[in-house]
Parts: sequence; structure tokens; C-alpha cells
Amino acid sequence: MFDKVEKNPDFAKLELKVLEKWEQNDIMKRSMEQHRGADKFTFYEGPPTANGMPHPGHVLTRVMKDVFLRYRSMRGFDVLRKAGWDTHGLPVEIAVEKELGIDGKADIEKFGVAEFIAKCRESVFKYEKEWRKMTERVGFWVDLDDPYVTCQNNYIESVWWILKRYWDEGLLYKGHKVVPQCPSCETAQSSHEIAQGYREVEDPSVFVRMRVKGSPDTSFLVWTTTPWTLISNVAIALGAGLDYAKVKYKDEYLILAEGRLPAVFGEENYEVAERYKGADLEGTEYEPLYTFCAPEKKAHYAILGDFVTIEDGTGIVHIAPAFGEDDYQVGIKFDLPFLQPVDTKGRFTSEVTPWAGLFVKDADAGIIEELRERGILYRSEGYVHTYPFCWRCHSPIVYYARHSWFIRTTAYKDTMLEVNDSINWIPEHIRKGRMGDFLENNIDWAVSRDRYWGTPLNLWICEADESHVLSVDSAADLKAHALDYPDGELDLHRPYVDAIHCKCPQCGARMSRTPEVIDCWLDSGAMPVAQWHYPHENKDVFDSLFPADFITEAIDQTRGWFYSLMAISSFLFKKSPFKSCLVLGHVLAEDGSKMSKHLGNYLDMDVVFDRFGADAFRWVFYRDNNPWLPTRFSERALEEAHKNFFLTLWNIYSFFVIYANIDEFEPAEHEVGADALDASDRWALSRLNSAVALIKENMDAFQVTPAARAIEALVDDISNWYVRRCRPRFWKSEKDDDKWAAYSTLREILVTISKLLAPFAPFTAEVIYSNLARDTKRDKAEDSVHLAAFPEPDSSLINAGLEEAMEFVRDLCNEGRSLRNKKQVKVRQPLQRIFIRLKEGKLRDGIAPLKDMLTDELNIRDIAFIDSFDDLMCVSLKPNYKKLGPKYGKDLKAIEEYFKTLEDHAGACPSYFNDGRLDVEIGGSKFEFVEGDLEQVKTPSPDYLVGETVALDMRLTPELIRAGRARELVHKIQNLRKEMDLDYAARINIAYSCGPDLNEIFGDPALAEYIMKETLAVSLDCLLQDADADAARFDIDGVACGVKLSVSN
RNA sequence: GGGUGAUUAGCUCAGUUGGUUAGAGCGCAUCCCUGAUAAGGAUGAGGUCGGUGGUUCGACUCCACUAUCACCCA
Repeated sequence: MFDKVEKNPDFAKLELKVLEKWEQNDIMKRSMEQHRGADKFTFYEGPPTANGMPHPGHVLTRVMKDVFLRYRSMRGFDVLRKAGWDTHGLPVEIAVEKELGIDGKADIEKFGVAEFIAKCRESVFKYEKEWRKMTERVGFWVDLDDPYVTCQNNYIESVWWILKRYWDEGLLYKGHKVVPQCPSCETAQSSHEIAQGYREVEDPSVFVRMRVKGSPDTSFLVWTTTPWTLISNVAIALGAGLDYAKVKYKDEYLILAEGRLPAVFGEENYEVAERYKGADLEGTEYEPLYTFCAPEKKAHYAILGDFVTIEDGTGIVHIAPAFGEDDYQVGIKFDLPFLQPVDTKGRFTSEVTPWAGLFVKDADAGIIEELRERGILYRSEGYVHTYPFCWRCHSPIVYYARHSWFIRTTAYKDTMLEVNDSINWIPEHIRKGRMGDFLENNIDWAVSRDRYWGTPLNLWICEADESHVLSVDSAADLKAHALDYPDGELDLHRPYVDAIHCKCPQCGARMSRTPEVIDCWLDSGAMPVAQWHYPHENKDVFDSLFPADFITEAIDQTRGWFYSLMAISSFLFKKSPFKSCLVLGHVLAEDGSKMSKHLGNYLDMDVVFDRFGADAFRWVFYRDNNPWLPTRFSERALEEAHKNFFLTLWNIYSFFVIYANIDEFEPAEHEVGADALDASDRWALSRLNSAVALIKENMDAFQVTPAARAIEALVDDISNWYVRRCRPRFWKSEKDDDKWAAYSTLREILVTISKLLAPFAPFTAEVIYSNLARDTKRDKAEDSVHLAAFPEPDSSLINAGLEEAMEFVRDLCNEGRSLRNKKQVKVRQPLQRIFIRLKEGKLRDGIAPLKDMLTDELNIRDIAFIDSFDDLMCVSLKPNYKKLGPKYGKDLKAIEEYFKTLEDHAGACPSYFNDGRLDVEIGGSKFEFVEGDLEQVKTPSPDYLVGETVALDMRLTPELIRAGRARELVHKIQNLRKEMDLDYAARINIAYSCGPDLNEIFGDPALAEYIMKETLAVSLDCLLQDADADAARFDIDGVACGVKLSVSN
């Protein structure tokens, strides 16, 4: 016996029970341990941060990880599911600042760094409980009890080891990074801070002359909106392919982009003297504007840059590497000097004598005036643009180069490109697109942060000579060099690590740590090694689990985690840290907008879990849309998944259990041989195994959506064809091999579907499997579907010809139904014959074993195969207007009418068909028609309904009519049973009364037996009194009829 | 401003290397079936495949431009 199945289950409740079962039986651990030592399928968890609430987007990544891990696990791979948490970084600090009601680095120092760090550590796991709850509820199996955590000492030591490797290779260096800086708060701002402070303002814009060296009457005309940066000018940039002109203007020559001439000169007179491409001018030197700072390298010449446009200005861009990101990169590329006569408060330093101590933007007016006096200024005007301001104090932001530590990723860019080529990106366009493009334009990785809560940079600088630098790779290494290492274990965070001083290995002087912490992306990118405390421990573990076979995260990680993983592993191991990467699109709100806490435009996850369950939640992500596309997430999608897929599957399951229990079907006891299977069983098993092959193939290629859709299509076919067609086999009274074949087949299908479904909808699959799985010759029942093996396609059961024939039969049924539908002939009315026109003969043999399905489905007695439907058509005649018009003129109307009303053209006008001549009398006049006067038109005979491939014989014999009425009666009586809420198996007595035409039905022994059998009646008698008020009265083809049912004891 | 992706029925999506009449599901309308029954099935309506231009005997498909949306980066 199988457990009774609820008709309309609460999936959420079932899932909670499944969770309990997993917990009690330790299923997750057992599934992980089951294949220990087998081939590994290695997965790396991209660490989420647990200092924010999870939302549906996080569910997507978690279930996408889960489906492949479960799949590989069932395929027999050894799958390790180590969780991880990303814990460091600015967002954590900001959240703590907010919580403490403090703001900025000064406040943090005042509050106390040690106390602040403690708060950060605490806050990191603020939402760990919610994350754990979501993770467990959604069925993501990951080992949350043994995660890697980026802020633990062991982890930091591994990161230090990586940094030391970079240092030893000479790839870690100190440089400058241009950052937006608030001159008043004296801190750099992050991009999201900048984004909220843009305002439209008017700034001065100036056109200045840069005089070409050696030709005092010729100048480059340069435009800028930040006159104060001209003091630090070291070069000018031109577009290589842009057109430039030297124009004569008054008594001098000016060089600028030809396309800007009208905009710059307007109505004024000028003459083009010479034309160049930007490339022709490369290297041209010019006189420096200022000499406050002496450049230590070659400067003041024209270079080429692809960022130069002719949209505004003069097509010549002034370059000051200290004050712009583009400028800085150009400076690196051309090895230009770096002039920064500005302090961190945005004031000119003492060497800029006229404006020393003045805030740079306040110096603009004076600078312009001075340039005018020297005749350098060509023009100055106001320029309206958006400019960032500090969101705290509203001071104008200044772009400013700060000291920063860099990893020279550009040194091994080619390795990264090779690594990128070796990765199986899904979708593929990431390789050449987003990631490839990013790598091609790779710049050195700025890894240091002037903050507190992060992995401290492991560099100690000699106080006697700052070129003496010590890099350590572990606490022990540090201790070995330290002068003041404390007893016991040291927390490797600031401020504790700042307090350690070392002895310089080169000169013996004291060394102090450089104060920076590092970018938390370096933490997460280090996880392949750091999660194992490699190389300090677990070398063999690491070796066996590198690289990962598979990772998946959302697309924003392209430049985040995917990059940091690749950058680090390309350096350390010269190979990719992962083989396949599924890049997920974002989850959007129902209207296609971004989900945001602020707008509250997404469904509460607990509500989703309670109303639809985790499986529906998961299914929507797998089935609706390929995972790399943005997915709109809506209640409607969940409802559709629930109704369309889960309820359909549940109906099959419930149907099976109801009847299997009635018949006391026992899988092991009632196993049947292959010869007991009928055509529909063989079809269903073939269909099943074809689906298994397809699903496996897709899952192996990380194509989750085609796989999910294949399951859905399979379930639909089983429900709406196999079960639908086989119902009578289940409810017939004989317990013969045919019945057991049907039960065995359907159970086998359901158990296999539960295994196929297990990676996708682990809860529903578990419920079905737990109830239906039994030890049989073919299969063994496990404690959980997740301990079972993923189905293998059995090619001996796949019969492509049968599947094709069945497909054809289903098409024929549809066409037959369509024909009946058009003529409003109910299926209840049996018809004598169906004609099937076969274009090719091969299907005839294929459908032979399936023909009962066709006749039964369409309620038709016989099948006839014919080559052509011509015999089912009548040929009628129609006037050829073109010929008859001139011949008969206005009589044509009468002729037209005559042929229209003529019923049997062939019978009435044989001579025309035989030799093309016809004489008729119409309305008293005689007409003569010769060949071509009449057109032959084929129309279906009224006796047939003719379609493309199918035709139906519509002629009804009295016998067919009686049969139709009998079936109509059965239908009515079944409805009465339903209305009376009778048990499926209840036997009834039928009392009827009826008019004469119906008497012959009740009186016909065969029909009466048919009615009794179908309605489970034990008696059928003409006992009903006309006056009986309890009887049901209806009308069969216009004849009154009364019926009364009573339950038989 | 640059890059990437998307745009096909009212909604959510398919559409293989270019090839007859562009397909599903939901919703809608009509009908059917009814011992899976608060289910199920069929039929139908609904499309200038975002727009413009090009290549081709032929374009949803290839190319160019363009519009809108999203993401990433400046």
C-alpha cells in the first residue's frame, strides 16, 4: 500500500516535513559522504556578505548552484559543498558607522579603532540567521557549519602568502591612484557616494595657447574647465586619426581640430594654412606654461590618446596626471612626470608662489587673469556642466592622486587572456564580450584601501630607509621578524597588527607596517587557496580541489569575483581557477525594474515560501528563462509554475496512488515481463528514456532551462496522453497482467520523474519518491531520492519509430477533433469510419498497433487508409463568367442560380463530365454549354468531413444513433452520480422512464449492458413513476427521459 | 560617452547552419470530455518578429544605422 495522497496539497507544509526528514535522517551529510573518493565535481562558493538581508536575487544564485550540485551528486561525483562568507570591506564599516552614529575616519579614530573593529566583526554576521534560514528553506545544500570566513586569521595568512608572492616577484608596488576626494573631509569617496552628489554648476572654461617650441608665432590651442590643473600640465593629447588644422588668425598661427573651427572662431576671420592628422603632430614639443615644479622626466610634448574627441573644446586635451584618471593612465603609459603641488586639503603648496595656500578652485580667477596678462589666454567663458560635490559637506570634489599600492596585473595580462579563453563561459559572449573586453583594457589593480576593517597589507617599511620593505606570509613569519610580538595569539587585524614592529633584515633599523588594508575583492579572489589555509596547511586538499569544475554568480561579478579569482590564479598557477562559469542575469521586479528595498517592489520571500513553496520558487528560475537573461519575478509566474507543472505532476501521482491502493498493487509482487506491456506502455517508456537522455545531455552542458522544460514536456505527455489514454486499464475490474503492466509502467515513470526532478524541485521529488520507491528487480529504494542515482537512459527502451507514430496519431486525433468541432458533432456520437490519407506508406505500419487509440479517442468504428480524398468529394459545376458573359448576357444570372441550386451535379449533367457538352432548359430557355463554358469545382460531399489528412464519414445509421444516445445517457447518469457524491465504487440501481424512441435503447440487451457496466449499475428497470419528484429529467435528442438512481446494498 | 545583452501574440518565452503558412504556455472566446473532476482536452481569435536601410532568388535569422530597456564601466 502507498500512503494516501492529499488531493489539493499545501506544498509549503509538505516541504517543511521534508526538511524535517532530511534533518532527522542526516540526508545532506549522507549524500555528501556517499561518493567520497569518487571523481570530484568541485564547486567554489562565491562568498555572500551576511550583513544585509537576502532577497530573491540571492535565491536565484543559491538555487542555481544547488541544482548542479545535486545533479552531479546523483551522478555519482564526490561533491564538496563548503560555504563561505565575505566579511571585510567598506560597506561593513559604513554600516557600523551608521549604527554608531559616527561619520568618517576622524570619528572612528576618536571612537577607538579596536572598538570599531570589534563592532565590525560583530556586524558581519548580523543577518547570518536570515541567510541560514533562507538557504535551508530553499533547499540549498551547503555546509554552513564549516564555512570559510575571510576575516579569520588562517584566511588572512593565506592572503598574506599571496601578497608576499606578488611582492617577491616585484609585482606589488606603490603608485598613485586618482580618486575623487573631498578637500574638506580629507577623504576619498566611493563611486556610490559621488553618484549622489552631482549638481549642475557653471565653471570657468579657458582656451589657452601652448606655444610650439622654436616657432613663437605658432601655438596649440587647448581647452579646459579646470584652469588650476594647468599648473601641473605635462603633455597634450591629440586623437591619432582626427583632422587638425593650423590656421592663421590675426598675426599668429593656432593648431586645433578642424571640426572645432566653426565652434571656436564663430564669426571671426581665419584661414586654414595647413592640415594634419593627429598622428603627424605626435612628439611636437611646446613651451611649458609654468615652471613652479621642475619635471623630473621628459614633458611638454604632444601624445596620442584614443579618448580625445571633437565634441567640445579644441580636440586637444591638456594632461595633468595627478588630477584625472585618464590623465594618470596616460602618464603611466608615456612615462610622464607627475606634478602634484596640491595638498590633501586641495590647497596649492608653497612652490606655487602666487597662489600658495589657496584652495585650487578659488585660484581659478587669479590664474585666468595672470594667463590673460601673459597673452597665453585665447578666450575664457562660463561652462555649465554637472560636477560632483561632497554629500556630507557640499564642498566641490577634487580629483586627486593618492598613494596606493598596486598589483601589476598588466605584467601578466596575456596569461589572463589565455586563461579567459580556456574557460567555458555560459553564455559564451562573456568570453569575448564583457570579460574579454575588460581584460584587454586591463590596468593595474589598486589593492590598498585607507581604511580599518580589512586584511592588513603585510608590508613593514624600514624607518631608516623606506626602500627597505619586509613582506611576511604568516603570523609565524611576522613573529620571527618582530621586535614586540605579544604572547599568545595575535588578531591579524588593525590596530593590533599595527602595533608590531620588525627589525629590518637589511639594516637592522625598526620597521613599521604601512597603514593600508587591502581590497576585499582580493580576499574573495583568494578563496581557492585561502579556504584551505594553503599553503600553510592542507596542500593535498587544495591540490585535489583546484581548479573548480563549476562556479556561478550574477553578472556583476564579472569585474568582481570572477576577475579577482582569475587575476590571482593566473599569477599563482598560470591557469584558470574554474572550468565552467554560469553567469546569471539579475532578478527584476514584475514591471522589469530593478528590485530595491527602497521601492519595496518585490515579494516578501517568506510569503512566497508559505504560499507557493520553495520548489515553485526554484522552478520559476529554472524553467521560465535562461538563467543568464534578466528574469522578471512575479506572483503570476509562481502561480503558473504551481498550477501548470506541480499540480499536473501531483494529479498523476495522486491518480496512481488512489487506484494502486484500490487494486492493492505491489511493485515487486506484480512485476510483469516485457511481453505484457501494451503499445502505450512501450511508448511511455520510450518517451521517458528519450527525455532522460535529453535532460542529462543538457545538465551536463549546464543548460538548466532546456532540461527543466524537457521535464515539463514529459510530465505533460504522461498526464495528457498516457494517463488519459490508459484510465480504463486502471479502473477495469479484471486484475490481469495488462493492469499490472499499466501500474508498473506508471510507477516506474513517476519514480524516474522524481529522480529527474530531484535536483530541481528537491522537496516534491522527495515526497513522491518516498511514497513510491520500492525494491524491485530493476531498482532499489533509497532512504531519499537524493541518495538515488540519476536515471540513465535505457536505449533498449527507446523506440524512435513508435514515438514518431504516436506523435502522428496524436496529430490525427487533433485533426479529427477539429473536424467534429467545426460541424458541432459531439464525440459522444459514434461515427462509422475515419479515412486517413497517407502521403508516405511507412507510417501505416507504425500506427497499426495504435489504431485503437485513434478510434477510441475520436469514437469511431473503423479506420480506412486511402491515397486520395477525391472519392469523398463531389464535383460541381460553376459558370465560367469570362466565357459565358459575352455568350448569354443577362441570362447568366439564371444560369448561375441553376447550378447553385443543383444538388447532384454529377448525376444531373453526366454529358458534360463525359464529353464536355451539356444542353439544359432553364426557365423555359434552352442553353448549350461546350468545353470550357463551365468550371469544375471540387467540394466535400455532405456525407464526409474532409480535412488535410483525415476525413470522417458522417452518415449515421440507426444503430449509430442508438449507440450515441446510449452514451449520452451514460454521461447524464455519471453526472448524477457525481451530484449525489457517490463513492467511486458504489453500485447503483437505475429506475427510468422514457418515450418510445429511447425504449429501444433500454430494451437492447447490448446497450443496456453497456450502460450498466459504465455506470456500475446492478439493475436498470423501467420503474420510474412519471410523478416521481426526485427523478432527474432530461432530454435526449428531443425525447424526454427520467432517471432515478439509488445506491444498491 | 564606451562596452555587453535584450526587444517575436495582451503577458512569459521558443524559433536549430538564412528556405513553404513564425510556434508553445498563461489569459480570452467557443466547444468537448468527465471515475485525475475546485482537474483535463480541442478549436479559435490575437503577430507589419522595435524601426529604417542593405546583402540575397529568399531575412525573425546576416550586415549597417537607429530607438527603447537592463547591466557594467567612464
